Amino acid sequence: MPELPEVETVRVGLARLLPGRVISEVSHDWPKSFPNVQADVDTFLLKASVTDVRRRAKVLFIDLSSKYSLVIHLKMTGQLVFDSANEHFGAGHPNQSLIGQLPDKSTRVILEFEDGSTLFFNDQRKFGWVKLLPTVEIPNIDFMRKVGPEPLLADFTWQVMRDRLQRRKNTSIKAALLDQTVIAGVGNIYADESLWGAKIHPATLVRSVSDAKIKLLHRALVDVLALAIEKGGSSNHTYVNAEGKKGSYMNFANVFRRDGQTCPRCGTTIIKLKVAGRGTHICPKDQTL
DNA sequence: CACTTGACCTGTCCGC
DNA sequence: TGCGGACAGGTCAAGT
Repeated sequence: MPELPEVETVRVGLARLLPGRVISEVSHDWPKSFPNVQADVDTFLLKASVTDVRRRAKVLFIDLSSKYSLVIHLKMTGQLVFDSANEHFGAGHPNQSLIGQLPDKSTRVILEFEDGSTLFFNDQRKFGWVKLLPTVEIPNIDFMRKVGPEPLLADFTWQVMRDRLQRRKNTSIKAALLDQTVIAGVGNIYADESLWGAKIHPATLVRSVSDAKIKLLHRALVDVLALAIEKGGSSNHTYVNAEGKKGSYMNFANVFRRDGQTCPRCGTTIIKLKVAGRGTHICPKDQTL
């Protein structure tokens, strides 16, 4: 599911909700969802309090007073939902959130806090994971050493984007955008949306994309990521924020999952194809090879 | 080395 | 309705 805007939305929510809370109990049902824990739970989780919640690309870090951090990847269907206490609204409550309905059959990890609140890690497809690492080790892990620049930071200029993309000059522009070592946080939705914005066919080889087009793509990508954060992310299926609520960016999407509908720019029917092994949505008039 | 293709899982949707 | 296959926001290990 979650790409940069969704993970950032979860981070903002958790950063407001978690700091200061003390972990009192940890449980997990699916070993791969919490692979490297074992005896470390007692030592580095229990009695530890949350000090900070950070994000890099699509990965979240929950820092603890024990000098360890929970490192979390939501992959396709992961959710982190916080339940403040014993406020069990039930399914029909008008807040339309998951709070009060958890845990359910896709709950993989539960963190309970001393004040009675709970953080649920839900993951229908079991691709996501939670790992426990010493906070100081995080900068040294493979992912952090290899991941590309954050596209919403001021130093991510169009020239930086051009130079990063050149690392994959013989592949399609879409595959390059999806490569986390090229640019951090872009996934299938925002790759399609930004390529539509710049009028670039997703299968275009990186080496044949002009500087002028890269400049347009840079603008489109930054704009679409910022808009998606403003809308609380995209909820196609399972994505919800830390309060269990859906994001509304899909109402503003131009092409993603809109095959059969018309291009907002020119009225041509949007089509779906496969590029870089992924479902890909384009306007066939605006985006040509 | 650069690049592409399965595999990891569960659930849903679509055609027969 | 039932059943098979394709597909779903992401990444790896393995293949070419």
